[in-house]
Amino acid sequence: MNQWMLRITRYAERLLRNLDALEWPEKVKAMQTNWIGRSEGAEVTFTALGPNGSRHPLKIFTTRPDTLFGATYMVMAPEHPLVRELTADDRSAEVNAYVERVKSESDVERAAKTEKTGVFTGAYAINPVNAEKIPVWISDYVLMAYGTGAIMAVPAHDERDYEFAKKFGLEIREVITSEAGVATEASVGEGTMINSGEFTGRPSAEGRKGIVQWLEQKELGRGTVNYKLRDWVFSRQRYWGEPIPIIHCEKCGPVAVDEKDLPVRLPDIERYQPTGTGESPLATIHDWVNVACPKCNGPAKRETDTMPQWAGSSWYFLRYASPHAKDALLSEEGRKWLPVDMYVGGVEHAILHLLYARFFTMFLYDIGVVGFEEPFKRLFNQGMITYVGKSGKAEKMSKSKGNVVNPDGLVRTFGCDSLRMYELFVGPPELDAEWNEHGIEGVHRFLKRAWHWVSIHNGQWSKTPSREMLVQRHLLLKNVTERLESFRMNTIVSSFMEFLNDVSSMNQAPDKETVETFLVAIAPFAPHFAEELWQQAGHSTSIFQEKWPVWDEAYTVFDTVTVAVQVNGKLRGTIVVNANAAEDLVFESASKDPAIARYLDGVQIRKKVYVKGRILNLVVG
RNA sequence: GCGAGAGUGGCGGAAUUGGCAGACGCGCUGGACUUAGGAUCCAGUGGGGUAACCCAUGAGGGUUCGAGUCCCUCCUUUCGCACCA
Repeated sequence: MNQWMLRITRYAERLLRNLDALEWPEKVKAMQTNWIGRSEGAEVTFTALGPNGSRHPLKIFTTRPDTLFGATYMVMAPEHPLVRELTADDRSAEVNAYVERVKSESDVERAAKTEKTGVFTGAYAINPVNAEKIPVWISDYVLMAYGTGAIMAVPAHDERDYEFAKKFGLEIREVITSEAGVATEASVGEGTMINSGEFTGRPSAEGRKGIVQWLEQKELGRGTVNYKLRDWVFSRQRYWGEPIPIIHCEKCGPVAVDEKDLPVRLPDIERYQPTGTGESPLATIHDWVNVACPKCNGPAKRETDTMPQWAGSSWYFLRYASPHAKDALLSEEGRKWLPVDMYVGGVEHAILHLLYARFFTMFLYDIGVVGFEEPFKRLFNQGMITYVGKSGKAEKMSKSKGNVVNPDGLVRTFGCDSLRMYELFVGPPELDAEWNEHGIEGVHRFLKRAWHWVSIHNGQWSKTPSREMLVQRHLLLKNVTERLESFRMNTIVSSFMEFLNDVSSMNQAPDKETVETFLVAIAPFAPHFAEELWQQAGHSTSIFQEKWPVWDEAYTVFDTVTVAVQVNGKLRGTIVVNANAAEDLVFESASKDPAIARYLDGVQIRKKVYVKGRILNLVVG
């Protein structure tokens, strides 16, 4: 089956390199790095000898060219195209049987195998560095999809080769020195090269480069970089997906649909189930499939494969910024909003969606459609709410697990503002949390008390608020704003509670601005609550039209501070001093405090450490 | 095996990033108001001790005047990758 693929591997290096500058969770960066799987090494050409004396170049990839002299056999993937040609007649029955067996196994079965298997092909290959003849085996521990699908096996310095060699009695030749040697297991670290011809005596890291140079001079190999990332199969044999805009012409072959005819739309059809023949359901819609070739106008057929679901999700966010642009993907106005400043989503998208979206954006950058390579500057992964279901342990909520909690009851009892704030209050948003509704009453009580506080002062505002009232207002706003920026939602809820505790214990009427600042600040967290009280305060426009208020630092720094006083690192008391007081004054004040003074009696003060406004530590002895 | 997190009261979690551990809330205890309390309000609440004090952030070391925070060695746990040569 012919399928369309996107050459994402072309972007492997950039997709990897750009990760550094992104403000993303390390975990996600690590997952993408791992998925791209860059490894530096060399491609080396061995010469395989066929049964009738034929010679075939057999390329391998290795990250350890410095161990080339330790290669004692080679292994090809069972699917390797040379297997047939290299297999000796007397080995073919066994080889074919092995190939068939591997073919019948699923990837999962193949990966789950614990013990190495393989068969000898009967063929030999010549090691280019020492002209030695070594046996060629096939085994499923070599994957056709990675590197060249064949390896040189260096059992002394590779764990997998070691296991294989032990099992099949193949030679293990040590070529890098190590403390432990290779008697019981492979030694995979660096060392000094031995048994390595002219390279003997060189440190392995350096010899690695030397051997690559040597191979390049002799045209037997070259330094190269390999990636685990593979090209992206972009075809689906389904109805629901964007049709791939290609027309197959008998004469011209595959021809791209003219830009003026884009996008190709799905035809309206009655049956969109899979055909069962492996062909797309679109293939049976003759009116749609049969078209004229854009090049020669001759009879031609549309491509009937469609794009995967990933396609749209790879660029939708660009379109969100300019949904009405007719002639361009992105309007001038839309450009102002992009790239996305903060992208919030589950960690399940760490690799596929986020890698594909980066790839699309990078491509669009290259063809000049967007002005940035990276779509999402910041990424935030929220945690999951888990709950104990049938399995008896906390799991992600899902219908199939039968552990879904319906919020309707809570909304009815406490209101959706309480529920919303409680969900934020449960814990840091990036962590998983086990659902438990015992705490919602606390949030509900807070909202009721806040409602009461605002209501009883409605219209009775103080015209001359006390400084402490203003301090509370500015402190609240500072806390909420800063914690919002750093996504510490649970502590924002605490800030509101602390504010209310403080202002209500003052027994003073607040000023109008303090109340309104409180309402505007809480509006994103308890929208109905805030809007209702806002209207009651006499506003005819929505609270959501308001600007986010600003705070004045003058009210969030204090003239006097409480300084903790330690003696030998142990807290012995606190004193209140002027925030700018010099160390001498603070010490003087501390030594007058009876709770502290008793520890200073009759001892010598060796050292004083004063951290301004925070702590005074006296070292005595 | 490799990689990234997490471990703090009875519970969820704070801690200005090296400076008063336990903010805020739940729960619990006592009290007030009440015919009543699964409402509301007030007070208390890490452990030990009559007390002065002592002990305490998974365990053990270290650095420092000072460590939940930094370093080393472990333990437990969650997630991701896993024959990638």
